[in-house]
Amino acid sequence: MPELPEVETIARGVNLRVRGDRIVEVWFGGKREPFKTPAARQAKGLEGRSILEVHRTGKHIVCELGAAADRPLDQRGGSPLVECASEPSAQWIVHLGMTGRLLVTTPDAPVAPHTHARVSLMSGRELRFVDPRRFGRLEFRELSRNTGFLAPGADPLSVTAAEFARLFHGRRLAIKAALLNQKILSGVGNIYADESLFRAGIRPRRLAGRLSRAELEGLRLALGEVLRDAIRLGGSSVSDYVDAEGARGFFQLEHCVYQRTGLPCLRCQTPIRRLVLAGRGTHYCPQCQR
DNA sequence: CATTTCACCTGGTGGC
DNA sequence: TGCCACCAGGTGAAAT
Repeated sequence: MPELPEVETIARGVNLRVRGDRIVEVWFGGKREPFKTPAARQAKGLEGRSILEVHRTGKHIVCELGAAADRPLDQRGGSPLVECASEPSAQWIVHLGMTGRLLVTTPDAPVAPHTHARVSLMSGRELRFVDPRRFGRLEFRELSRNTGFLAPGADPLSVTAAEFARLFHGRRLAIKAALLNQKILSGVGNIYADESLFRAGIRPRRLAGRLSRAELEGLRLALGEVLRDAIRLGGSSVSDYVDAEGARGFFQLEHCVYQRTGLPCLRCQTPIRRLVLAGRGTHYCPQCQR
């Protein structure tokens, strides 16, 4: 479901509402566990910890966690503000899969179907993970035993022209498939792959390694623009995406090709075509994209 | 090794 | 109304 702009919107919203708060209790439900870390170990690790900051890397939401309240941290007499400046000692990593939501609610808000995690906070708020298709994943990691989590690929918002060109050099797969590969770039999914290729005027089936330097640079700039525009509009709500408060995004109104099969291209009126590439529905304008 | 296909899940939609 | 096929924002394991 959510790609970079949606995950960024959710992470910002959650950060605004829970930063500096403390986890009191954690509940995990559901038959099979959509968890990378077993639920019991995850709950034990989370309970009592402060939330220092929530941010995004790739399509992952990372909650930076401080020490648990009953540990010797208090001996330093640290106020919450001091604590926020301290180093994180653990992380809670949320991947939303296709249909995952991370919501900040009040404890008495109706519990949606497919709610797999409820995290109650000292402020009285609650953080909820809801995911009908259960493709999402929750992971807890101690930073004493692991390094901080970093998405495997380059960040599409800050990648340089030289690095972008190097990432696709010599690759014999379709450029659309390459854009979707999270080990190359982290954060691009089906919507923004199609939309950026349209804006760059490149056909999705072109081989990545055959694109000219100029085409690659055009694609890098188009991708950055699309992602930034989408973040500005709170992401794309195609069916059920909502932010941390349950509000929909508006970038779906700006889509030029995604899910517009048969409709006239907004630039040249040619009907938009659909094909399946890398197992994903792929939309493009046969006239504008070469 | 690089690339492609498919299984993993539930729910919504549109055709008959 | 019911049934069925198909579609969906993602990802890693298995196959090629």
